[in-house]
Amino acid sequence: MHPRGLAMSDVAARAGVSHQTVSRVINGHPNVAPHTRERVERAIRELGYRPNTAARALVTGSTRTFGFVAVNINQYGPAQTMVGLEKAARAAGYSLSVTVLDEATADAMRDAVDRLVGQSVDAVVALGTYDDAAEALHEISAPVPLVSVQSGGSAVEPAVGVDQVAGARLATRHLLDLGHRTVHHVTGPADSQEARDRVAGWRAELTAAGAAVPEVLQGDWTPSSGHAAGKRLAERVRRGVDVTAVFLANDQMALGLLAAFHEEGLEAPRDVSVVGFDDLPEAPYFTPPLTTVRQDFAELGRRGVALVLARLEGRELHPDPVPPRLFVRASSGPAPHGT
Amino acid sequence: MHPRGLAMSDVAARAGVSHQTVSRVINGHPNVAPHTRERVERAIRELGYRPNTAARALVTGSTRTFGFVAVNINQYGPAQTMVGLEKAARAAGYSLSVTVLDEATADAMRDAVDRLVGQSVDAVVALGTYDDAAEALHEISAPVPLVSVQSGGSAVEPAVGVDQVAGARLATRHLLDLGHRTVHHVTGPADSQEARDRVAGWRAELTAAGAAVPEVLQGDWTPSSGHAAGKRLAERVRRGVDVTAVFLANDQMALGLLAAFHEEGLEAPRDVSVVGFDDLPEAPYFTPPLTTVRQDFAELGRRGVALVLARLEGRELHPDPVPPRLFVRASSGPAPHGT
DNA sequence: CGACCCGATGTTAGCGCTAACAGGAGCGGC
DNA sequence: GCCGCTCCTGTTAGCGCTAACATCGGGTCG
Repeated sequence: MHPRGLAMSDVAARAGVSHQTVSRVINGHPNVAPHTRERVERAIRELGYRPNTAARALVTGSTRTFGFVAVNINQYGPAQTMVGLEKAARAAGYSLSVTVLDEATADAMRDAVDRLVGQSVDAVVALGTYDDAAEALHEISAPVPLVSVQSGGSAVEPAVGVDQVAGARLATRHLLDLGHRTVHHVTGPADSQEARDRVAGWRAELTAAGAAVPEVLQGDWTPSSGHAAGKRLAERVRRGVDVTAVFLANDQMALGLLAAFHEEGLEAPRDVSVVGFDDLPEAPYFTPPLTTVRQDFAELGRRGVALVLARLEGRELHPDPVPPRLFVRASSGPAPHGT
Repeated sequence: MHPRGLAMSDVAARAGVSHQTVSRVINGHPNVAPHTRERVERAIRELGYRPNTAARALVTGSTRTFGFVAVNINQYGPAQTMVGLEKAARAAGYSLSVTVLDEATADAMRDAVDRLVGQSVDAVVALGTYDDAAEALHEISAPVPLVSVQSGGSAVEPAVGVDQVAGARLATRHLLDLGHRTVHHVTGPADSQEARDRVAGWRAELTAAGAAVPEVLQGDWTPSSGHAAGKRLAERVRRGVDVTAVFLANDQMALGLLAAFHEEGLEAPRDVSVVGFDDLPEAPYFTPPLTTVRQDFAELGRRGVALVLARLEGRELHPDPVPPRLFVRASSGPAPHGT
């Protein structure tokens, strides 16, 4: 198709040295005379030479590429995680090969990892939020390091994540501090470790405060499920149940819930306080602006890459979970007086 | 680190043939006796052999990888486009190496393409929404095909995109059909071709209908800029200007605008009808549910990959733009009677 | 029945690079 | 003044694979 690009020998010829000297210059080896190095560098520049990665990978056994696998990469969290990883990887001289899972099953995960390994990536980073997929990760014996990101605490393989439990506690405590007697919770899909961790944090905080632990409402991350949960909660309110505060496992569901409340004539924070999780860029513009918990995805990416690099060097590394932060906005306020 | 994996010769030894025969089986060449083929396949399975991509790339000159460059990949559109491309590429036996631009400048674009080319990708797909970046694409003489996606009509290099003009006309016509005398518009960043195409479509439809073309309000895709535009429009309404319908260049800004209207006591569609662009998963749960234009990103990905493959084979191909669709929800309604 | 052909397989030569070793020039020490 | 050391550079041998050519056996055809 194209004239097979330049080779090292072309540069060598131009600089009047052997191709090995060119290789030494490129790889920054010591013991090259400054004068020679300069000549070689000039030849490289003049020719616009670029080393062939395939040849280099063949001999070194490293492609300097990480694979990244995720489900729902179009959602805010996963997308941000990918961006964070890409930046961190780039900074470390690696690139990211991305694969999207069509469904969060063990088979799909195995396939994806397989494909990446087939591409000879140096390591695989998987977003291990879903049980099936995470389980597959444990079984897979890839010939390369396999680390998981955001898979919750109980991971068998090396992992980093944002501290979901702490985040949920932050949200719950905030509502309790406002004087609410208890806090209701809308969770994510049952097979999501992240969702379960948020439930755990919420429950722990309620228990620690001696508050009642209401029944959890099931959601699935979608605004539509939040809407359904909102309808159910509104019904409880109508029946006189003490519902003054809701914490939802993500912002999208919070949006759905706010819409449902609005339809039912309930307003936040007047009637019910609402807190989400993620801090979508849209959250400050919800009606009302949403109080929520933000995760630091850039930091997550950095720690993920640090973990991979450690594994690559055979070092053990047990990174701390990334701490989340609460952003208080108008959707949460003091408990209504009459309660 | 790991025992250097299996090589073709190991399989060959086990199957009792030459490594070349193994190669033939793997690459599906004809002229291999069925019996031999089967024995080789068994050996491959038993050993769990996987061909070394680097070696293959070295000799064939193809890595079977596309590079993808984008700014704002964390936004809905770009993320969806990436997902669409990845699926289509995967279906064609290619993988995607992703790079995120920190800023939409020509330099950043050049760097990114350079890095990808340095990785020996077979082709580069760039999200060419921003002028600077798109301009860089024209100048870059990459040694591989370079196609752009979503870069508007005027592209010099091969490109596919959703028909932004048609989408904007759809939205505008919808509002005119509802009886609005004219439609106001909040645009995206000035250096975005997509944004300008939407302006063009809006203007064309107004002109065709003989409606007045109001001054465009400047936005930058963010909810915050939509909020600001909402404030400005509310002010106009207060001054008695005829503002009964607004079309915004994306849903995020529409959200901001709805929030601002709400603060000002204006409600959609009672006072003003609002239409967005993108159809975020959240859009049906805005208050009120948002009428908007949806782009088919899966189709965009497919056509993008088809375009790349065509270039790779030296074929010319001028794919049609992908048609968008209007989704009518509660945020748009008939013009108020009193006007 | 010998020339020919074709399908199935093996052999050889590189793809462009790095690692390991070889060699040669310069220099200090005794 | 010769040994041995340190730099610098060149030579050689693969990494694992595919393409091109060589080979060989068996069938076809005149």
